[in-house]
Amino acid sequence: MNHKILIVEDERPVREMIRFALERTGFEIQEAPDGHQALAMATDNTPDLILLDWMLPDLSGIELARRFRKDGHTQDIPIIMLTARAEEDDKIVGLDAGADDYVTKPFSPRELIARIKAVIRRSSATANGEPITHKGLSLDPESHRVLANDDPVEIGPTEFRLLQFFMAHPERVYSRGQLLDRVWGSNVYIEERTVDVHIRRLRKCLAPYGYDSFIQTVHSVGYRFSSQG
Amino acid sequence: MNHKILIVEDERPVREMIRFALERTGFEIQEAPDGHQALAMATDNTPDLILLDWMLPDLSGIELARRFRKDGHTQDIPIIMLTARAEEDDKIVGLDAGADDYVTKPFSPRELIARIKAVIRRSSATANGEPITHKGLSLDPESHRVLANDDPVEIGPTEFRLLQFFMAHPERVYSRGQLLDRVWGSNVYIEERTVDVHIRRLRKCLAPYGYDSFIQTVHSVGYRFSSQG
DNA sequence: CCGCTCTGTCACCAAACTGTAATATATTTA
DNA sequence: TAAATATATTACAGTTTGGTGACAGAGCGG
Repeated sequence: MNHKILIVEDERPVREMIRFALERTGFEIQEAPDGHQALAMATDNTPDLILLDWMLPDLSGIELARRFRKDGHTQDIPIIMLTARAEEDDKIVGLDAGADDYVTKPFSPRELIARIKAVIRRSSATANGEPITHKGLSLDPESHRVLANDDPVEIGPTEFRLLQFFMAHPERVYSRGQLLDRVWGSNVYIEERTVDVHIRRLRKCLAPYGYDSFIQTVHSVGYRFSSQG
Repeated sequence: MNHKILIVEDERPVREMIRFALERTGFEIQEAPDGHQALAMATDNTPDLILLDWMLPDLSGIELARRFRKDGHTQDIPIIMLTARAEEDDKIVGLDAGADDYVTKPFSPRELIARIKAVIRRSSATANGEPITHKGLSLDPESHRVLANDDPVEIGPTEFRLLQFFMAHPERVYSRGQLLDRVWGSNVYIEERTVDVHIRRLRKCLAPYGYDSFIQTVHSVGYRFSSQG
């Protein structure tokens, strides 16, 4: 175990509280009081996860998240946003900026730790090339294959990557722009509507097995993979 | 049993931790803190498996893996890469260099041991000259022969080696570059498309028995041996 | 030296994949 | 309900990728 977590939070008491809770759980902690120090620390000594406050003195948490996502070094580090506001809109913006989860203050240490563990589990699983399975639908990066109840699914390269991304980040909405960044790569110029077409193609591959219902549209926001109806 | 494992890792505590875990499981351990000692040890007292850290003081893990693959003595020793980075890209480069598996730090001893056993199981079959069989198709390294439901299959030398590699590593995609490294040997400069031609020849040999369907194309990725449809 | 097999390349064709635009449907909003 | 927005679906043309047969050189054994 022993994962490194970077806490980016300007209020010292909150920071210390979190540090205390996390160190007790066996995490290794780095702290940064503002965005610039956070950027420096993250590139210097790569953490396994970043806890990011929404409101910072210099950069906003969103802006900072965007920067982490742009840099190759920090691109794949999972980010959890901390925020006082509980509004849906903010949540959407936050997720759009590339956060993996979102915790609203005040939160219990127990909840925070649970979410951290969940996010780390997800991200380290994908990195290891482990097959990801959700309710009978499974994707194996190693053999580059998708199985629906053990039947091989015919699927093209882009659809494969799309599904892989979705299955690694289930139950989360992604905007089209977000998907283009994460699945296609961040410096491509592609029409956002193109995502729709690939979603369509992905659904078509999964439809014979009924798994197309896992790829869900969230109107005016984007798409989500969910194994819950 | 009692396999010899060479640990190549510069940080002493990590090395000792691994040694402790593996010796408890009944493996015999050799340690090397850097690339050059590793090369010397491996040629001196051939191990059955190499655990290779990604970051080493002198050579990079990738470079070292390449060298092992080049040397006739160490060419067929399975390699497991250890790495702190969780990025997909790194994984691809690592496998390209000829690693058989890939474990990201931090890992549990249990996981490491499981992977070691899996890799050894796969490779010791071929090393022992045991025939490998998949659903009626069997390859015997000893007699240098391929049997399809007990009928001898006409097959050329390169196609034999290709099939041998595939059958020893089933259900896993390999890029053309990886196949060139692992089947042809890593210091040849050969056109990647040449692999296609040999795949074609291999399929042609197997076609009369219907086994050509085991050699599968994964579009824009490479090829895979699979006994599943 | 000749005929044989094996190899790596190439050129050409077929198939698969991709992004876009046009059209049809659905959803929201005024 | 109609207009305005957003998404679904289809068709298509360009591009990339894979399949295949032919061929020339290398190596070998007779």
